[in-house]
Amino acid sequence: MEKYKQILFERGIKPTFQRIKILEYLDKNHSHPTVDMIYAALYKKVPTLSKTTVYNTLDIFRKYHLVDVLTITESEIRYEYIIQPHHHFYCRQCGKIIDLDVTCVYQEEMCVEGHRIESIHGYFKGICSECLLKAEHANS
Amino acid sequence: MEKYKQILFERGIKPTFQRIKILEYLDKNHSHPTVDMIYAALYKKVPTLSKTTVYNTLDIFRKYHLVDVLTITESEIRYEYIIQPHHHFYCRQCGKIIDLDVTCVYQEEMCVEGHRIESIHGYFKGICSECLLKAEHANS
DNA sequence: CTTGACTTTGTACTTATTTTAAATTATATT
DNA sequence: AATATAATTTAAAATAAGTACAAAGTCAAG
Repeated sequence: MEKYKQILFERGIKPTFQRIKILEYLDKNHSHPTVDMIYAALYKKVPTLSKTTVYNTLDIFRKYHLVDVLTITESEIRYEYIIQPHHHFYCRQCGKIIDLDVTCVYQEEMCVEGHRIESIHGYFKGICSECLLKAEHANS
Repeated sequence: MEKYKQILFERGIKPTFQRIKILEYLDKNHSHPTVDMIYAALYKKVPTLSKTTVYNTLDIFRKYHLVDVLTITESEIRYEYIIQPHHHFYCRQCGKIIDLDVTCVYQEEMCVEGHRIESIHGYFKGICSECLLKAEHANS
């Protein structure tokens, strides 16, 4: 708790109980959760929590570059605690989103074709290694 | 019209009037339109058109790899006629989505970190060259 | 023609997100 | 400590995007 209180305080975000809890959740769960996932998980411990608060808090966190928004899927918006820039892999079999340790050539550049780059999102889709292995076993 | 009828026929999609019109629109407007944009534009010429038809048609086109879905923005789903793989730039100033002529190192590879790649989407965000120029002029 | 499969249409429904306003909590002032 | 002020949280209502489904329309094959 103290750790997250500190992080919020340093960024100039008033460290309320709800905000601390949401930040803690994001730090401890690198599952790229949706608003609902965060809400459902925290509601158990904080039954007064409102979904609006989750929306508001994530908006604030985003404004202060504490979280990033992933639109890798068409139907969901997912959030992640920013640690360092990386790309993502979405497995259409199991639905998991996996952090990739690849960086783009343009990650260090400021520009592409005259446009000023402020952020880059690389979304890879396909079948993850785990699901590939399972399929292999099934065929032998 | 004949051109699009042909394209649909070749892919095994029954070339109905609505489908031809939607495909024609996508080919002639590389603006990465939303469902609403497509609907609004075509409604003028085809007043009986239903929005459900636009959704259905785009789903079919996607299944047959005629169109690709962009989730570069959080609030909108945008569609584009597939010509060749490329990445996209979103300008937060003017809202335009610009095709980039850059290809990823992994574009030719089949794999990243053991996962099988089926598609790659590279989303760059920032300020486009046009808006940068405008801002420069304003400051001089 | 008539049949049957497919397509289109419009309405109703579901669900995610935003808005709004009241209630609560925290902070500052006297 | 009491009161005023501001910020935050909450719940409910409004909005909007997308989906499901049944009815009507289209069209080619027999």
